[in-house]
Amino acid sequence: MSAELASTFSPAEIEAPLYEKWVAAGYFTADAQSSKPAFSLVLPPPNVTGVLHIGHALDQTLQDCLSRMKRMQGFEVLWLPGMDHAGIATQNVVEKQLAASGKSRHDLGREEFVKKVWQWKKESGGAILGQMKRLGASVDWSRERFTMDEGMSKAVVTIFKRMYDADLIYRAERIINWCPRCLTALSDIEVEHSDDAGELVSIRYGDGDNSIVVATTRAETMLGDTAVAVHPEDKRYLHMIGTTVKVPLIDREIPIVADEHVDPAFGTGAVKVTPAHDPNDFEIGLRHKLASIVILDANAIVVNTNSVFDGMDRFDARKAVVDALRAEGRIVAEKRPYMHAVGHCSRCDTTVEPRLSKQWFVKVAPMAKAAADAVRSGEVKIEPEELAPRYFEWVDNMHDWCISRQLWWGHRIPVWYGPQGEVQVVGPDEIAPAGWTQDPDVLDTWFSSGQWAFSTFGWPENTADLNKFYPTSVLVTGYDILFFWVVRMMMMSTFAMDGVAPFKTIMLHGLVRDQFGKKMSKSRGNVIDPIEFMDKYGADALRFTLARGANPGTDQALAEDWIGGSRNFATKLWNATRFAMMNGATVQGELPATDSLNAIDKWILSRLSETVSEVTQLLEQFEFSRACETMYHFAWDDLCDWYLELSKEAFSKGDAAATKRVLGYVLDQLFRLMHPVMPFITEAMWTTLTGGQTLVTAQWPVANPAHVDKKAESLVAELQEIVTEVRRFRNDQGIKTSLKIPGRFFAPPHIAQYTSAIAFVVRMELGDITPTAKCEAAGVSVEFDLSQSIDVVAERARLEKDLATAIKDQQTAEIKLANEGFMAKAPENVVVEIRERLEKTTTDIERITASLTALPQS
RNA sequence: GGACGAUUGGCUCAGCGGUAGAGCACCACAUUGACAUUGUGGGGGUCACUGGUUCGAUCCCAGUAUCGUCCACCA
Repeated sequence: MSAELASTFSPAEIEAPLYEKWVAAGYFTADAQSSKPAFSLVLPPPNVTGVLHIGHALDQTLQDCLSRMKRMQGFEVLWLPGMDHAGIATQNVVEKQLAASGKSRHDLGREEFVKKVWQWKKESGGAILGQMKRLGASVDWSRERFTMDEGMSKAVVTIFKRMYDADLIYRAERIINWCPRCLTALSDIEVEHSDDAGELVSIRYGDGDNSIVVATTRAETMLGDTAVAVHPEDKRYLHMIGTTVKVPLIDREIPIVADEHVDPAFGTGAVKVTPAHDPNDFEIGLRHKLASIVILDANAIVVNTNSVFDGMDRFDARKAVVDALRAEGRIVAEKRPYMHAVGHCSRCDTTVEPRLSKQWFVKVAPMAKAAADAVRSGEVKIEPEELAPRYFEWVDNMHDWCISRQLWWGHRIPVWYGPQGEVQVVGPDEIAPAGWTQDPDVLDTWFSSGQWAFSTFGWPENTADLNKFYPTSVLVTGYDILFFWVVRMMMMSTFAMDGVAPFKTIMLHGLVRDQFGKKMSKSRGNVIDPIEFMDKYGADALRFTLARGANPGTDQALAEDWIGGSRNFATKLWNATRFAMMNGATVQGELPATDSLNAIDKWILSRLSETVSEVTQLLEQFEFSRACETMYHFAWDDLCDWYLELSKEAFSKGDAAATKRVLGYVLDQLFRLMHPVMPFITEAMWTTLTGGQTLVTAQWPVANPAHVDKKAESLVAELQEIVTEVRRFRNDQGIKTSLKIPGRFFAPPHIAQYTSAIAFVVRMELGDITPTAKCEAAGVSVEFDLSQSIDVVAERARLEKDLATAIKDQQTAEIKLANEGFMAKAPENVVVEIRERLEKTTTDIERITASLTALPQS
């Protein structure tokens, strides 16, 4: 044995050099040597705020686990680096910097602002590159094509033109969600609804018989009212339909119209109509050809009303309008607080203002249908499938998608306008006519992000990568991003790639929460910084903790203690491996034929085989949590607690050639199996144990069904029972762990040959003795010669407790067997099992009773 | 208002039509032969509630309650 492991386990010393080695060798990028079918994974966009968000750490963890396993299985794996997309978060960071010095992007101008954002991005490097920098790796992202200024722009322009030509993109004047702080349009999904305490004010329009009461939460918009609507069959108002009524304060005559939209049961059954400032009212306005009067500007300041309210902020105006109405005695009722859903900007939380404006839209119906069909037909599978209804609910009811943003950081809309108002989309290889001007707006970030699944492969060129890796096998991401990103990718991809969906499987994991299951938030102070914990406990510990907590589709709690536990596990593995190697564990030579092995060796091979097939299957099904549990218990319980313990006697005698080889084999296979979830430590241990070049490209273990040996398993179960019983006896008797006590076994032959191994584990000195105490388990009686008399009281108490348990178990079994219905209908194997249980409990009761009577009187 | 999910030991969560599981926490003992980032032993749950199906329900069905998440243009 040439190399050996350090006596203490130090994650930092192992991880940093390995990280650099792997990156240099390209194990984080492409490995296209194999002719096997492609299995590729795509990465989500890095979180460009510069802080590695824990959600993304989970994405990366699970994707890396899968891709490592697949590569070891011989699949071709392409790891695509994070996309440098036009995220609004990036822009926000720079805007915040400006705000700190009292400026806005408008003070800077478009060109300077974009320059500043670029500068920031280059400095921060984004999350993934930042992480690599920290680890000292120099990275050459040869496959990074998806940048703002290069391939991505070409793809964006190309698809815009194709969609425009296919009548899927249009420009229209509509009510859109407008953020008065960001000064841009927002898509529906960028609006977050929350219940706010507002007010519901009932206002009387008109006078005397010719009056009608309307209720509103937005009194200020009455300045732009152009109608009052009632339900066409509402008897209370039938006589008023077609007449006019006067809007208070501004004295405008407006018609009373009948519209199905109005709910007669709500409020007074009459609703004021402000087509320019409410989406419903806009629709009503269209139906009844009403005028749209804009009374709020981009900053949500009241304008053009020729009233005292001009120049007021919308909220101030609301108050002032209500006060003025109250002064005129027109307020019929006021309800405050009135809880109702209000839209907020997802960037800055400002209350969104519905605004009439000219924007670019995607006609989503055909694309959304294709995206839905791909899942309905089974071409794409959503894991876990409980989340599929959410997907359908969304794609089946999607409104047209507003894609223009009045921002500067992003892909500029490739549309140019001529002097006479002509409109032309300028494709990637075209040039706009002289004198024309480009649309000042940029595209929604998800418009470009939606192209991730094909643009990254060089689309629109027909590249080799595109042919090979489209569609990809699995998309791993959090369910929170299903609508933002996944749906857009499904739509854009099916359109661009002739109806072929971008992935075979969409695997959605949950979000990481704090140890009490609460959402992490800065204000709550429960945010976990993965980098900090990687430094403290090692990347393996963090990764294993995340993988272990990842149940499909459900959130996971994460606490520092959990990570510490994983670190302890890594330490345990390290020490066990060190111990194994000190005792000569080896991978040299043929694995001995199972016939020649003792039952303990047979048993660990059997358990290994079962573990390998179980873990492989679980990982294939994205059951990370259960896969990790299985590995954990095999490694810690089976291997460390039992196999190594039961083999110690053989090692101490120096006669354990077969066991050394078996142990070497088991560790070799276990390291391969665990490599995806604990890559660094397994790599270090595996290369030291085997002398192999690197575990990254080693073969994935294959279960050996011939190793499964149920006889050996039940024998070892008996040995475990005996060991546990003796330990318990020692414990109850207060015998020091370090004290070797003389004793002997009375065991059937199949167990007798292992009594020396047991004796070593439980610290017994085997010999011919005069027994003063005994205990029994698994049909074996163990006698001891204790110099001092035993603690009869403790022993009696324990035996009585065991007796009670056995009697209770016996009764349950008897009741079942006496039940005619059970005997008639229960399956055979269940009946046999209960019979066996009855037998066992019966002998247990006899044995324990005998022991009890044999005890001296206390 | 819709959709989905959850309710299992102190905490976070698995599981399953056939005697309730894990990790952490807790109690006791022990520095022993790789490991105190340890070992050994132990305590602790009428599986939210009410009905139903079944020989048998924590598991399947129905209802109730509480909680969570997402979606939603009711003024």
